[in-house]
Amino acid sequence: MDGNNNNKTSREDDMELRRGPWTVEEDLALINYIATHGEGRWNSLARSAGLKRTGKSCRFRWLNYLRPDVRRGNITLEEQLLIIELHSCWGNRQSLDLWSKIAQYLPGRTDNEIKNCWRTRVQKHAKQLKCDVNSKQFKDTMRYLWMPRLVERIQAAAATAPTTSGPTTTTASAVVFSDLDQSNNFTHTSLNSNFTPETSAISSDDYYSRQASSQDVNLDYHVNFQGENCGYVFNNQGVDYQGGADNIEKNTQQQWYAEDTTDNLWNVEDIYVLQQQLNNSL
DNA sequence: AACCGGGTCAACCGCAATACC
DNA sequence: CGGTATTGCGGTTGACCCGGT
Repeated sequence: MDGNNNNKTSREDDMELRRGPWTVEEDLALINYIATHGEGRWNSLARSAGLKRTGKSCRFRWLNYLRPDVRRGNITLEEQLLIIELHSCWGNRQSLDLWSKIAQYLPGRTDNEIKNCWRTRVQKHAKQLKCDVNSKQFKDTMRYLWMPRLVERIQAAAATAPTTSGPTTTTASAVVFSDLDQSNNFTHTSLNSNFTPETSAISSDDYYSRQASSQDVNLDYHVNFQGENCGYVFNNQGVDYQGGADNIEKNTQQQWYAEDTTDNLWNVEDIYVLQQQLNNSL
């Protein structure tokens, strides 16, 4: 994978740089160096830590994987809903920092993770529906069909979830309360998180236990978008959806949330009906 | 058991903005 | 003020995994 690197900068010429997946040793070296010296100045940090990596690579590895407050594990339905909502608000404008901006509202999630989620899951549905992900039709489909369904799934999951859900190793509590002005800008936002970052040097044992934890996270969101026809209040007890779209047929599907996946929001019949609707509207 | 195709996600790349000298 | 280094972003790639055949 590494080796013939013809694009090396002059700064990188004196050292054979590693590429590809990080090893445990590299991770530990980076973690321990940052614990001692702090982050920033990534190129010099990489050299000082003895890592044969670019500064960019070190920065990416730290911010997206090793940072103590990075959450691992599947994107939850609540998070998916929030991503879709925020993307529907911001995705149509020339926002240079769309993903990082959305990431600010999902504590512990990185822009890269959210971007991946969007591309793999949301764009997949656009493909299924044979419409452009930026089209009004698809956006309407998301808003009036997908999001209410997500809300129902969250409700269903909350209703069937056991009262005690196993050990919780990480606790996140976020409150997002936002109003949209006429330019779709958030006019009021508050966000907090009670992650407790670790900054001390760690051993390899700590390293592995850290990788194994951080799955079971409780989120508590309050999202209220005024001026548009949607609003949510959801937490780990359940969800209230206050959608304004009267044409949503919320009660016609009994099966779509029965599967314990986050993706299969509609079946073959759904897709056929949606395609018909989209074609008729063109 | 082997192969294949699709999905996922960590990692890299190019570029623009910003900081620094 | 201009050149260089650094940072941070979105887009893209490719390795890996998993289910189906």
